[in-house]
Amino acid sequence: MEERYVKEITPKSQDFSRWYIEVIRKAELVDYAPMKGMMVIRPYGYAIWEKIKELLDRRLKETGHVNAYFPLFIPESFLKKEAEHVKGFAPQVAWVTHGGDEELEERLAVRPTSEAIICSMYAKWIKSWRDLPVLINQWANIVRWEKVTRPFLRTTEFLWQEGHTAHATEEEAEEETLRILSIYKDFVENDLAIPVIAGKKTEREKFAGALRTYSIEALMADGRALQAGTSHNLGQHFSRAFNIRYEDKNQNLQYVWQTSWGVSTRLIGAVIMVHGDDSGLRFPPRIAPIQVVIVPIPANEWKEKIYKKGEHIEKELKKISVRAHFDSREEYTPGWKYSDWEMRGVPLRIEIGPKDMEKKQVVLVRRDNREKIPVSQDVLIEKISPLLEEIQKSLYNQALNFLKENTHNVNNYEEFKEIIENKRGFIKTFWCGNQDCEDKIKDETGASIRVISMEKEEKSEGNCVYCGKKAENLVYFAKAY
RNA sequence: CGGGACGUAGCGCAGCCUGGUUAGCGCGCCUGCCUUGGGAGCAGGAGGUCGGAGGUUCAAAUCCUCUCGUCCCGACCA
Repeated sequence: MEERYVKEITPKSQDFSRWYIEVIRKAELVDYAPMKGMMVIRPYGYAIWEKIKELLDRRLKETGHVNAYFPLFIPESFLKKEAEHVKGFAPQVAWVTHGGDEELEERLAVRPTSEAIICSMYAKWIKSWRDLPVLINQWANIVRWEKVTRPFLRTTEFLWQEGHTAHATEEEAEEETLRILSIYKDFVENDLAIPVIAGKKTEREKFAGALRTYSIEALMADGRALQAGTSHNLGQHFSRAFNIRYEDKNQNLQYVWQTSWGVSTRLIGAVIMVHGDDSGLRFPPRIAPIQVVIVPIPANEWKEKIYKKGEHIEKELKKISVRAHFDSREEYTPGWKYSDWEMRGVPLRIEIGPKDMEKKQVVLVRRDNREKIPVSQDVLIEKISPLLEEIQKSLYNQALNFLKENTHNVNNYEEFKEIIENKRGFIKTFWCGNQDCEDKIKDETGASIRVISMEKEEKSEGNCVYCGKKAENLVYFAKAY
């Protein structure tokens, strides 16, 4: 039995929801704002978002996307132009009705997503085939009036990125949709160390106004799935509604083919729920706000030397772009600091005490497995980066094993119900494609189809887990956040 | 939005059922001394309009009504 060092939080294994709430507040990632469903992202939490932005933005720019910024408000008439879209979002829209004391002639929606306002601009900007493709992304805030909220996972206001592209052909739009899906998958798996299942959404689950929606789905430690990113092929639904046309090489007017796609601050919730343990957070090194914390263990005659050494190590690590922090606080004992930084998820700790000074070494302690590694001070700096990469991989592998262990191949409904009830996780099975079966399974078990698999399976045909009819869709079911 | 639970110091709670001086406790916080290899010790100190608004009463943290917020379980959504 592993000794439990951090005693301030409810163990994750004991009460997952409570653990989540306690850890995000004690680690100072967020605090509740005085309005329902709203949160303050505190500096330590916002640092994660900044890393996510930096790493994903780089990938988007590498693939030709550029950033822009569109207005927060959307005139009601614009929002109403695409019928399915407005129907999907109407219940969640916050409205501005007054400017000062004066009532507005037309209500303004606080954007629940920006298709409407962006498409209205694209209609002005796009005239010729030479203008295409348009590959614009924006980092923005969004408001959706939610009934049930949880910090990071579902809040009334949240931060995200939303890409909106326009293309000459349907093929190009589909290519873009899938390219983004693979960028998301690559980013989430490599930088956030979270393995995901990528696939297509069913009609029931797709984005309001999309032709097709794809998503990546991650499995949380409590066995529920979390949609971690979505990419939509909008077809010509919006270009027809907003009249976005270009003249092609043959001088024919054509409607553009569009995509939109996004990931949000919800990803932070995923990182917490996938990697966290009984002692608190465990951040993957690539996004950890602090990657290495240096804790001195002062003893009277050594104190000055130890502090100097600690500061020196911090400086050297920063030189090689390691996010290092020397914890010079004198009011806390080393043991207290260990627990504190473990709760806050710092991937690697360096301890320096009198015994280490005598041996000209330090002790490294990994957050992922708590392994203690004595290292000579001479070679310390060069050891750090490879070790951080190893921790990154180790966290990914732990999450991957969990995903594998909790993905159940099932082909009868009784077993399906039993697993959803007791074990949760993903259920991989066949579905006939009929929405009745999908609805009934949802009603009876609470599980929904997260995605239709895109893997090239040998066995591409089976029987629907619900009705038993011939089925071609291999799908992943789960209870979802 | 339905069902349940809860709101008392920064955090965790007791007090409420059965109304009655100055509302307690642990941790944290501040000052000083002393300590520091897994959440140290001693001494002193600060901190509360009991979520908010009404009402009942001579008197309300306590009883009643409304309201705001949080958590859990469902239905809806990133």
